[in-house]
Amino acid sequence: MTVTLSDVAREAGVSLATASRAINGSANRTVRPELRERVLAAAARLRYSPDANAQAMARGRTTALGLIVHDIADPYFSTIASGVTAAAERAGLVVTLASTDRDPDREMAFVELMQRQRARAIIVAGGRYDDEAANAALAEALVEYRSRGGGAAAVGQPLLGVDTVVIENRSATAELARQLHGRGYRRFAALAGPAHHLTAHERFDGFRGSLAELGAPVDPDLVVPCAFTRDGGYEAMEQLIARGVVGRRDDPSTSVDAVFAVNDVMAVGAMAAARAAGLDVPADVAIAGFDDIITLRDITPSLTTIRLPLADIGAMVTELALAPDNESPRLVPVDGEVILRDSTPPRS
Amino acid sequence: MTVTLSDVAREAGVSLATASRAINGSANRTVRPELRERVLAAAARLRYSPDANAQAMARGRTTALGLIVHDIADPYFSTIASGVTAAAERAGLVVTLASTDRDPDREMAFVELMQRQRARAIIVAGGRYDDEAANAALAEALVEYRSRGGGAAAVGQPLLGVDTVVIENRSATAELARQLHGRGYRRFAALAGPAHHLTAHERFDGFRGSLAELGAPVDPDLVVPCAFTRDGGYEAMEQLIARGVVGRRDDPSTSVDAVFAVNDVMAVGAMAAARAAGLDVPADVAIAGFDDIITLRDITPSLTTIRLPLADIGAMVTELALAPDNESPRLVPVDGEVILRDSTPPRS
DNA sequence: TTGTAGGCGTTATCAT
DNA sequence: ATGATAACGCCTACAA
Repeated sequence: MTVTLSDVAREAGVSLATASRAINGSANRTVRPELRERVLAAAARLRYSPDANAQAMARGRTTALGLIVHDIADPYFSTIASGVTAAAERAGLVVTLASTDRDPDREMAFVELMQRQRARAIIVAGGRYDDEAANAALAEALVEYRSRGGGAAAVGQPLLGVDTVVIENRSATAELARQLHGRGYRRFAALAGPAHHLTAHERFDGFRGSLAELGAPVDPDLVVPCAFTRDGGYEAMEQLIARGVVGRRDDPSTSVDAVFAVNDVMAVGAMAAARAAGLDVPADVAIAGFDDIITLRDITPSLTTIRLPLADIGAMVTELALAPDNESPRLVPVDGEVILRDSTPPRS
Repeated sequence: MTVTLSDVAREAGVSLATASRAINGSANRTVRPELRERVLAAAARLRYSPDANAQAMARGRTTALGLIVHDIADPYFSTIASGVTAAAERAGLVVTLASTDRDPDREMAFVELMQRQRARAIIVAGGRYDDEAANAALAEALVEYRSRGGGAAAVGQPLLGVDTVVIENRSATAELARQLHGRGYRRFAALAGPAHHLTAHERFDGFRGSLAELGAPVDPDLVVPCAFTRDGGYEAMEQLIARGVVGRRDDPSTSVDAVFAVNDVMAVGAMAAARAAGLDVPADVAIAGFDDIITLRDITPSLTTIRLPLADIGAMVTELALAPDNESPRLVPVDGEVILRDSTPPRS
């Protein structure tokens, strides 16, 4: 049914070997132009399409690159993914995508799957949870994978024992805190995200540490754990408002002048909650986020946040994953850039 | 170096065939439990990992599903992609992703690539351009692919000759127009998107048609072509404002009371332009979009738009692509749902 | 139930 | 420069 290289060879009146050489122009390209033409013509005539699987088997290497993200619908990950696909295309590789919804079992299963596919490398994108067992298991799976010749790299925290593009959450939020302090804010509340979410934790931690140094420590009572989502931010903010710590600026019982949410969508949720409560942002309360989600750049008031070069990060992690094997995991730090906007105006 | 099934067989003291049957539990699972155990144990001991490429070759079928999107970083496509990956996982398939940036050549190249990989099916997501040649070429490539046993499906316009989840842009915007008319709007302008962008065209066309029927035809002068992006919306709106057709409500020269942008990010850009010009939305001008981008649901004023079940669409198109071959391309229409919000309040 | 052997489509090592 | 011919790792009639 399907036309094989043998068919092409026969049609061109040459041997299988010659046909192979003519078509892929292998290492020692030793095939007379004339024959070469004949083979190519035959291939075209027969609409020959090389079987990548057969090639992979014969060559002993594939052209696949595995990419694991928590949720491809999340703009954070889809932007990284776009960087990865671009870099992969440049490298002549094909990206196999898995959206695991943060399920450790599915992550493991996908690594296993990529191992079977003999993929060239695996990229794990996205912050980890504070789950020793799960991280260790995944790390081990990656060690195994690498021991069999695959490449591996991650973006987020350097917890997997592989080359990692490390997102410098702490220093970024520390700088954000300094700049907000510089704009006159002193009494902060934080929408801190889920308890075991390391990225959330790091972001808040940098923020808190910096403020402590500046002599404006965050009151632990004003740190609200919540989901890493828009609704999480909304509910956490509602709670602060219900407790009366966030309210009208002229209300003496109000004790918070700025709220830091560990990501943009939470910040937006918080804004919505504030508005729903009849508060004005930033007049009554300032709000800052993290990520600088593109589609959110036009919200009103414009949101102070931290920008990460996500597409570049995708390209970088691809380079790492594809780089020749090396000893100690390389760590490539990436800084966020503080973007001050209208949601945190200088406070007078 | 790598351990093969033969190694496992030897280790277990059985034949290659038995090892194969024990491990993949093939069709007629005829292997004594005892032996089966021994093989599995040996496999585990040796850390055997089946070679998917070899299996694919021997079995004559792969487990790959190709997905082509215009831009994976775009929430529209990443949400569809999440639906596809979920459905593919259920079907035991692996998704190979290509983000082609609307480049016909890259689309063709990817189809070709998937052909070589002997992928089970190809999904083409995203509206087409009004480019006969490019569409015809892609359609032909897909015909070729299908003639070789692959499945194919698309989402958007039914122009590729394959099963398609057809986005009913026209009827959705027609309904939007009716509802806006019902809210009292009469003088519309439209940010129509790029000239040859079929999705943009359909959306505007449904809108215009409906208004014509209602006796409130859109003045051609108030239809502004522009890029399908936030900046496109911004600039087009700037232009309307500069021309004086959009302005303060109490300004008698203002002739537009509502602006329809063919997608949400353009609508947001338009809002930004209006604000930059000192106008109030919706007091001075109402604005509506299309897509109901999740991250935009909290903008102020909340945006009237049309919601598409993108993740479901991803799942549906996967079903289509995987369905047993059939004759005439099946077309599955999907309607958008009009969501009226604050950006287009009842006009008094 | 288990084993033997041929085949899947290429590549690559040898001679020639 | 070209052509046989082993691999590559697995599946699956077919035979035993």
